[in-house]
Amino acid sequence: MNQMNTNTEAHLPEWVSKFPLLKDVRDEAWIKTASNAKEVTLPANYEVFHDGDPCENYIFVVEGATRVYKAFENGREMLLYRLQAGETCSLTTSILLAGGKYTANAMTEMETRAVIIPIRIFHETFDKSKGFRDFVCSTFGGRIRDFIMLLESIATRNVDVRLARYLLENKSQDNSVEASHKLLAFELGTAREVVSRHLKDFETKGWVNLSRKSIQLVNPDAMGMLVTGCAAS
Amino acid sequence: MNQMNTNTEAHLPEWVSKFPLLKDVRDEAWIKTASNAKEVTLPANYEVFHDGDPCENYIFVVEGATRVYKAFENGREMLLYRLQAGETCSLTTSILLAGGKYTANAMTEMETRAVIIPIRIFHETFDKSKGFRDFVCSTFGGRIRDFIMLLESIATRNVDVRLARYLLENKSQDNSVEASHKLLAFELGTAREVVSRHLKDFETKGWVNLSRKSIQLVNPDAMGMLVTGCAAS
DNA sequence: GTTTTTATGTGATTTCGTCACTAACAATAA
DNA sequence: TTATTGTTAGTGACGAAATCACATAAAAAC
Repeated sequence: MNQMNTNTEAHLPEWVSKFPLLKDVRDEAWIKTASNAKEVTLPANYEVFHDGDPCENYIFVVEGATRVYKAFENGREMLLYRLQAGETCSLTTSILLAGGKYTANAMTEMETRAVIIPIRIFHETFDKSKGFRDFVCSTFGGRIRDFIMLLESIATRNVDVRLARYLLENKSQDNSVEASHKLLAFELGTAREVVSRHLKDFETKGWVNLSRKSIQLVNPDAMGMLVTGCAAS
Repeated sequence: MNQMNTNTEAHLPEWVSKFPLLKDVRDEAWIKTASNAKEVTLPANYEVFHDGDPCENYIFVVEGATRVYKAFENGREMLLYRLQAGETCSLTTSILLAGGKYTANAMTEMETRAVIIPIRIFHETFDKSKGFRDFVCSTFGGRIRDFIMLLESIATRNVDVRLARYLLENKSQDNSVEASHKLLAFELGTAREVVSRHLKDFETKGWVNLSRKSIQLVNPDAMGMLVTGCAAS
């Protein structure tokens, strides 16, 4: 059909390398779409989309981080998931595949580089390129599992366990977590006061030292016991 | 490519008519898959799949009803969604597209007729038939929205409102709902005692009459006011 | 008719979410 | 430097909900 060499990466832009499942896709439709895709750089705290907006583009996040969250009527916000380098937005995908408007919000947490594909091109490429289609379906399908886990963490409400787990999973090399209580509450889908109280409780138990926007873990083992359910009071 | 007439429904089995988005799909791949698909009839209270099971078939529900729910460690169960005639299972789809095992349970609520397609045939047909692919993606994509709504109903916990809404939406012609408190709790993702107390409260207010496994609505208007937030004490 | 199962009622207790503050700290302007 | 303003954290009070531990009642099975 054409004489172009298909075993070189020269035809694909650099950002594709961030998406392992797409790296080896070499069909014509995908190469064309990828080559023509528009790259945008969004500043930190930029509203990418808002509840009720129509959806106009498929989004590859190349660099940075964006949070996708639902704002409830009562003012609370709940993190649905966080988009990081090498990920795509499931909510966007669902709308492109099934129609409708956005039912949540998205905001960059830092400067974020993304590649966008207009809805029409998305559909064309989805039909023509099996590689792109497999990528979209695979990344999208995995998100249902995440939603069920999120449901579970909300429904079985033991904030102390979830907080301990979060701290252990997000501690830096020096066993500290730099975050405000407000941010932690947002991450865990609970209220700021609840986080404050549990942290105070952890401090009383000698597990952490608290200071402004910083939590120093001094007994991660005890916290691990709480997480795994191995009877730590 | 072939001389077969493509404007007759004679080649498609009857059950396809339950799926509006598939009714007009006439490509060869889909006709072959649909014609060879196996139809099964499951008794009531039959466990269709269980948390941890591998996924072996795509499922069309032709007749009946099946609940898909998550069982948490603490013994509580939460309804994720209910499969009814003309629907397909999103969790199954997600596993077929993205891999993995089931992360929830499914059980028939009544005798249920279903058509199943083995995983290999599913993938073949998904690649070859645009019509089938559009159907799968469209039904699947819509479920994310449902999950977000479910999240919202759990996170903003006003069980009285949700209970009233449920009763209004599910009442029969004679304004009654035949269901146990346990079932209602399951539907609403709350605890049985909470439902009992709210129903008792509704009865005290003169909104309902309670008897075993039956709730007679005597003042649906007041309950509607509660649901819409128009200040009913 | 008795036993067993299922459905419902209720009090006590704990955890959470919300409200209404206060206090501590940081950044900036005057 | 001081004053102002905004952000972060601490805390008591209260209500809603979840859980536990029962008691009671109706239906179903024997």
